[in-house]
Amino acid sequence: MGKCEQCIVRKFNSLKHLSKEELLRMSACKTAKTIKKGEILFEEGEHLNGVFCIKDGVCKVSKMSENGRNQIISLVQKGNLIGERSLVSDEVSNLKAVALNDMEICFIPKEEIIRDLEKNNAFTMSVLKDMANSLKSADNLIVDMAQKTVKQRLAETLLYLQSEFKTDSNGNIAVQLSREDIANIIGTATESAIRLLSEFKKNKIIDFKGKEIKILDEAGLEKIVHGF
Amino acid sequence: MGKCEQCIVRKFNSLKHLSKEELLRMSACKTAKTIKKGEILFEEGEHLNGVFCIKDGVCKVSKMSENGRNQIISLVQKGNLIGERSLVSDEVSNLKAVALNDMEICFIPKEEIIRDLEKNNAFTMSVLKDMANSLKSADNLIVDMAQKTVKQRLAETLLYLQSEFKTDSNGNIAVQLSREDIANIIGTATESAIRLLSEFKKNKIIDFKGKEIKILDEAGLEKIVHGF
DNA sequence: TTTAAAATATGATATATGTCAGCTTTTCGA
DNA sequence: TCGAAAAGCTGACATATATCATATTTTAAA
Repeated sequence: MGKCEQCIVRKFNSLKHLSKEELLRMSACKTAKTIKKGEILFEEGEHLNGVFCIKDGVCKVSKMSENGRNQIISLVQKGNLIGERSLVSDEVSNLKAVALNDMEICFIPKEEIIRDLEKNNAFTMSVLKDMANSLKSADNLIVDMAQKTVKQRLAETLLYLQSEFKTDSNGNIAVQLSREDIANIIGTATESAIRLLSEFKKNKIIDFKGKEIKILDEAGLEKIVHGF
Repeated sequence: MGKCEQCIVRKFNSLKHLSKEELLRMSACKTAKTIKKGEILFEEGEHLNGVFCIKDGVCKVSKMSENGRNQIISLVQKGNLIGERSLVSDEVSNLKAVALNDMEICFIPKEEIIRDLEKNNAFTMSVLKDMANSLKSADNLIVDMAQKTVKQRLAETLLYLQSEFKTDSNGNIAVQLSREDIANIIGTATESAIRLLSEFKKNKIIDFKGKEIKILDEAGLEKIVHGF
């Protein structure tokens, strides 16, 4: 089993603040897992007994609305921790996480994290900062959802996806989402997302073949985001 | 000037975890202020040099969207702290706060809070828990904004306002909001909010005279929230 | 490879909501 | 107390988006 103290992924999240000693203890109690595309990391209402440290892959984090539609709240990729919120507030998860592609993750039991949070203030402060950033993003998303049109949100989402996941060797956005996933990110009907994607393609703002999407006119997308 | 260690308000927020000694130091450096209805606590883009502890009154916390409309993210009332997020992540505020009625607040300088966060782990953990709760609420709001109709959101907001602010001696919701504020909470045009309020009134679900709103049929509102 | 199921695409239509315009009522400062 | 400004209200209309129906393409399983 890999050792946390040698794991490069840790450098990218709050775990970087743990001491050598804490990392050794974590190594001893963590569980490494492979999660296949489409598999569930955790469900809404499930009690999380720890946090996940994502070594590779991407998952979508979503919540079911009462009308039966799924809203994707965020995409979380390698280097990040997931599950701290439920753990900190000691509640069942309000969100569901599903792998978008094959993932490598480490599961760190709750007791270990709580122990570190209580002993290591730098670690706690780092988690606090992460959460403050998440909260800021969430506030922005609330405003977008409430005030922007579906077209603006789609344009914004495409730009976000490219900046977050970069492009592959062909210039396509390096994450594969179904049309339904895209619709669930921007909070619209799948048909509406498809229609707007087609419109963007027709207007030479993007190009796509199946799930491979390429941004042709970044400035054009920016314009749409800002309402022109 | 009042003393923090004798202040009842402190019992309701994270400051309750501070030691006697920390409270004495805080007393010495805090500033008590009166903020009149309509006055601004802080602006979007402003650098906050501390946090506000609300002794009395309510403020609306909002963010301007690019299309020029204001979205109210939350209402914060007595007993709560405000401004921790910007302080923790050491950024300018992404939100604006305006007094909805006359307020009594204490301003606690940044250095003092940071010092306590770094020294007092129980305090940090408490702020972390608060932020985790805010994040959960924000997630729920994202889903509501993306997936619920304006009518559902209005019904939900009315129920929320009553549960958060209770009722006065006449049974009216004990917070006064303009129609525009209500519209800015649910993320719709003022006219739409007015129209739906009238509809609810016509259907005997609520009653109102000006800004005094009374819920007549709570179950009816619940039904609307859930999509019936 | 074949076939069924899922995903994608597009048109027609309904509807919720925004926008604009005009009017009335309330609020508030001089 | 008066008068202007703001807030509240309502109608007419425009439009973005959802919904439903159906066709086509892709994917995955047998």
